[in-house]
Amino acid sequence: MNPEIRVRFAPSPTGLLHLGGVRTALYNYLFAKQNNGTFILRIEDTDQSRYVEGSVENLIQSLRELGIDYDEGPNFPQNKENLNSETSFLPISQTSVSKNESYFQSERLDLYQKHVDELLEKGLAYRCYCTKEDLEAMRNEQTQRGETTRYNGKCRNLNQETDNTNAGNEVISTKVSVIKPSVIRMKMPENRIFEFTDMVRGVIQISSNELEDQVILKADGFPTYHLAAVVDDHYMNISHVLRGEEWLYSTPKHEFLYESLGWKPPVWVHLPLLLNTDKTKLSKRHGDFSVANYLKMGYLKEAIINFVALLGWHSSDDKELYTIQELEKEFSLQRITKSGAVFDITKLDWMNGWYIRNLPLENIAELCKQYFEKENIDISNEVKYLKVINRARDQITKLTEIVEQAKVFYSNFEVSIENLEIVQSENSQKVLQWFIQEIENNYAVVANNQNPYSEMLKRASENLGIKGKNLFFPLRIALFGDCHGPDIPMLIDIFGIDESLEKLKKMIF
RNA sequence: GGCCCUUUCGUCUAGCGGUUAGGACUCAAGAUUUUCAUUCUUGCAACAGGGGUUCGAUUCCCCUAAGGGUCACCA
Repeated sequence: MNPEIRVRFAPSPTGLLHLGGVRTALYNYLFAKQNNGTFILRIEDTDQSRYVEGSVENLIQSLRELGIDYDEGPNFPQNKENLNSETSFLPISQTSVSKNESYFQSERLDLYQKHVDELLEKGLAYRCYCTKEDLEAMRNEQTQRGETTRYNGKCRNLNQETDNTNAGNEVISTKVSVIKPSVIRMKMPENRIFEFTDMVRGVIQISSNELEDQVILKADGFPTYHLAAVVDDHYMNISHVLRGEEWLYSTPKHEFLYESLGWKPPVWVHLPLLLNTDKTKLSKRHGDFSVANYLKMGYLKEAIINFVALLGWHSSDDKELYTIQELEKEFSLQRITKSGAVFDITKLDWMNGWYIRNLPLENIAELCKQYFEKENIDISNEVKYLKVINRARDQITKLTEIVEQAKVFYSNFEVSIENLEIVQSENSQKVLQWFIQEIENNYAVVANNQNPYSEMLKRASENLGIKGKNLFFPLRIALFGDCHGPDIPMLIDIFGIDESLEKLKKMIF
């Protein structure tokens, strides 16, 4: 392990893991892997009101299903009955510097409080007693005056009596025990230009005058993202922060926090945003982009990983098809793109189809089994099943389409009136009769021969003087139900002799 | 609106002063498969605009425009 490289994916449990999150997680994972570093999963559950039941499970499950394994983080509980208790997610790591500490921010409150106290003592943070109503009124005024809405610093120079035993709340009168709610804000310096380097975008300068005195500890005693992320990244020895570009503008706040606490900031890597087709930030409002949903729709993890990796990163050559192992080798921070990438599903579809066609047949066959079981289709004949899948995989872009393509091989099909007319024609009947006889007369030979059917078709053509579609359509309709489909030898091969004979005979009138 | 970021085919992108501006997806045409699908070949299609710098700008600088992000006791 390279202790110099430690990265994290730190989602908040407010919903299902979506493609944007996967991209962030994947880049972190790839960067860690290629440097022999450590990839950490941390759950940023500091907003109780936005917590969504089951989202932690979904996050972990989705990462696992995609093969994005983390080295440290909450362990997925074996006992499903304990799922409602967060504490059942025990840390997965035994080697972590933060060993035995939780990877849930909600369980690290003491740590945040400690550093809030430190900032308070240093005079770099202060209590703010403004109510939500106060703040709203203030913002309304600012908006009316055409100004940027920003905290006006009303409580900044209040006499800061401190009683740190009570989270964000100060006991203002011990006599009457009245607690006036407060939050803690960081005291941003005035007229200072913050300058930091982002690996993707280079040197960024932002004036402190553009930034407000950010709340770092809420009235409920929970930290805000800004404080929690900085504290955790420090204690977890995070070396590189790879996160979405939406965080770029608040990075100076984080830099200031690092400085105030006397810590060294990580290397910043802000990833370009994933965009909807209308170029807005990818969000659930525009459809369900969750991993769970894509998996359910029949997309392969290989395709999802490959596709998402290419949204914001590209190697110097023209290669586009990558296994996750190849990505581990070739990925580089230097080649991350600057501009946001529109998520275009047509390319994902193509890529998914490619993987369906090119992954080992056994893998695809295994993945497809569930769809047949759902339809109660008997696929116990393994040899036939593999042949069917091999044929049907060429036709589909998503696994869910497999049954639709394959069921003709397992159930009786209906023949349209037009097709029936074709089969009933005199020539067609001749063709079918000839084949039935030919196969029956040479049953043993046919059964033992690898693929006698192409040759048989030639002879049929010669003997009957029928060729082209007049020869092939009746056979294909009888075997497959339609003029268009697999070639005849393949069809007979898939069904086997007996079943093929049966189907041919059915069409004799 | 302030600030920050971004800008090459419809989409994802290569390009890091001199290229017929390349690839992939999509679309179209053709070939193969006597059909369908696959596969292969070919084609359509882009440097946001305007100024500089330079012998020479897609590439460097400035301005404009457009798009996005951000401006919460959300992350």
